[in-house]
Amino acid sequence: MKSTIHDVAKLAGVSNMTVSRVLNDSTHVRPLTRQRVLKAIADLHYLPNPAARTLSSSQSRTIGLVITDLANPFFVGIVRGVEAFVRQRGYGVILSHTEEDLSRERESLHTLRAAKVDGVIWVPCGDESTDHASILIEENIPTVVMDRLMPGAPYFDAVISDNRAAAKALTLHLLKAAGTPVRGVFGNPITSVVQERLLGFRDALNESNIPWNADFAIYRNPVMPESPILADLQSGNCPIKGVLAWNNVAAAAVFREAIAANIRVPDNLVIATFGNPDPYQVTPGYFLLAEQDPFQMGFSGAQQLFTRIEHESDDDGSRKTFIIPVYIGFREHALQ
Amino acid sequence: MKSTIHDVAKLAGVSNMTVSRVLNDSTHVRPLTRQRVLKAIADLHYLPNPAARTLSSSQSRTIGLVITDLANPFFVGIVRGVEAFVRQRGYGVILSHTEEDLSRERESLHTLRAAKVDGVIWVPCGDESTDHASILIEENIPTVVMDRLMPGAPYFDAVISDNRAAAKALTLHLLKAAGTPVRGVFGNPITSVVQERLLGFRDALNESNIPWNADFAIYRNPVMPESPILADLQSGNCPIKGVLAWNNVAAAAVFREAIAANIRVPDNLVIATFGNPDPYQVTPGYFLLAEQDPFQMGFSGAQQLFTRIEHESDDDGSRKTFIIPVYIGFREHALQ
DNA sequence: GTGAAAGCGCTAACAG
DNA sequence: CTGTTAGCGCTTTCAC
Repeated sequence: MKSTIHDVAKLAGVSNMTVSRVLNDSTHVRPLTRQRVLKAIADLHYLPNPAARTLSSSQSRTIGLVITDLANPFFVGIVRGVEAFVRQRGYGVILSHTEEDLSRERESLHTLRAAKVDGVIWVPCGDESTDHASILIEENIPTVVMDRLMPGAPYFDAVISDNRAAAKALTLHLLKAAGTPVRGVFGNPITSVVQERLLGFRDALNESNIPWNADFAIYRNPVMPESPILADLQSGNCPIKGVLAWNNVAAAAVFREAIAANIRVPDNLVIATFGNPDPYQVTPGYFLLAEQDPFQMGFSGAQQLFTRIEHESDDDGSRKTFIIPVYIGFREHALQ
Repeated sequence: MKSTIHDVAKLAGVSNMTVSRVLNDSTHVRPLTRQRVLKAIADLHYLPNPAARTLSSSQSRTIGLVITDLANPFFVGIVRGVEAFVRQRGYGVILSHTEEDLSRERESLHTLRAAKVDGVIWVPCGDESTDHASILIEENIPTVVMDRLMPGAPYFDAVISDNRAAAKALTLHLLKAAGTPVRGVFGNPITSVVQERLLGFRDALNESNIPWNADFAIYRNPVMPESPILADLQSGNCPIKGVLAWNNVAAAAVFREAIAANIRVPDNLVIATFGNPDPYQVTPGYFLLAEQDPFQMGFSGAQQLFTRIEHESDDDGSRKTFIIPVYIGFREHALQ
């Protein structure tokens, strides 16, 4: 029932080490011996004890995935992408949920380090997450930073979207589709995503010869806005024609407000935002969308992580940043 | 940098065992000694090695969470609820994603057993999952079955919705709101959820003196329907007034089709379904909704699991099934 | 209340 | 190609 490597060895008539070699795919085993061992393994329904393996090898065949917000389907998409890649390599995923909280992030990273994860995929909380980089660096744990960049931390590979360029292109589309005035809703600018999208928004207005005005953008820190966004955006008596919402959640809030105010979307108000098609298209919406594919981002990130893990010895210190392209178009279905 | 229990012991001037006792909250340590040990732990930034702990104690301070579909926000809600409870107990969660695949489920369960998880929360793939129960039972791993029941497996605690009663009540509401005819869309009846909701649907028609007809319900196995549901439901020339969709994904599909066909929802077609308010209300929809709260289900399930884990010794073999109430009402926002 | 000794099940490092 | 010897860092068991 609960057999050990020793039981297998005895049954196969070899030593523990030979069994271990078979388990770890070492080629230094005679085919016939390997057969005998494999048969013993099958007969006993033997499964290696991961704790023992980790203790003696300091490797866990496990990676850590640090995510900020599981309630946001965008990040769940990343989780699915990572999981899909990692499982095909026979690795496990330890999921950590920080809820955008820096102290939880610190704790998560320490826990993962203690668990001897072989690598980490990390969506940092924001700029201050840089302080936590050392937790990973000290142990030389291969790491891929995801979606958000931290300032002054070029120690890690990264997978991000080209937020500035995409926000600019999206805003130009918005201007074309909606006319003026357009406004922007942004989150707390503690993440590179918000910062870059804001820059792109300004780039577009600039290129369109619309002089910048601080009123053009508002910032809403909490995920759920506490006061009406559309009203706060409105200044002067010319009704807003278009809104750039920095992410899916903000866009949803604007959409709800518009519906509540009997403003037809997109006829009388165009909402442009970033997101991805909901795989199940749970509910329809009408958005001008810069499509991100979080599943792909997660998958690519995991892929890059594994090339690091598998070639850890020949690490020359260089790091790559992968910029995932963004497709812009009208979408008649749900965003996510 | 990487200190062990021995380093702590040396620094505190005690033996390994005393440190271990402090770590495990044993009361058999003199307060003063405890102080010294705690200081040494802090000074060294000592973190216990989980692999060593697991190896020597056969306990991992970790639970397994087996989920069928991460792309469905309903199950993500469960994950969030479980995670929230478990982390406050200082435990970790190993997430397994089966994608409704029985062989992946088998594999997941074996992996969790090998990892010495202290408990499992399990959304089974369906009726045939009963075959996998032994994997957990053999090792006496406390387990809570979630959302779906397996036939002939009363070995586990369970957290489910009262699907039959809720489906009946929901259908009665639907009949009142929409009039006749109403139809039902169901999934593959390999899960208790589908079976029970179908029974509830029939109960309601029965009680309303509408003689049952096999055409009243159709079954769509894949998550995304391959052919138009509404067209397949339509029989005769009286247009359908209401649809009971067995879950959120099916409801979304029906909703999309209605919009595409210029059928106004809910004015000309009422869609009744099960779901829960999207925490971020990403996009609005108009449904007659039997509200489930997956976060609460996950949270409650974890709670029950921990009472088992903590009182494993005095297990009298009895098992509890928790039936989570369902609230029925019109919802003007997104379902999930 | 504290310590010494003996593993938990595996792999690293060396022999042969 | 295969085996032997030592641990990995903790907890268990039993002393005192």
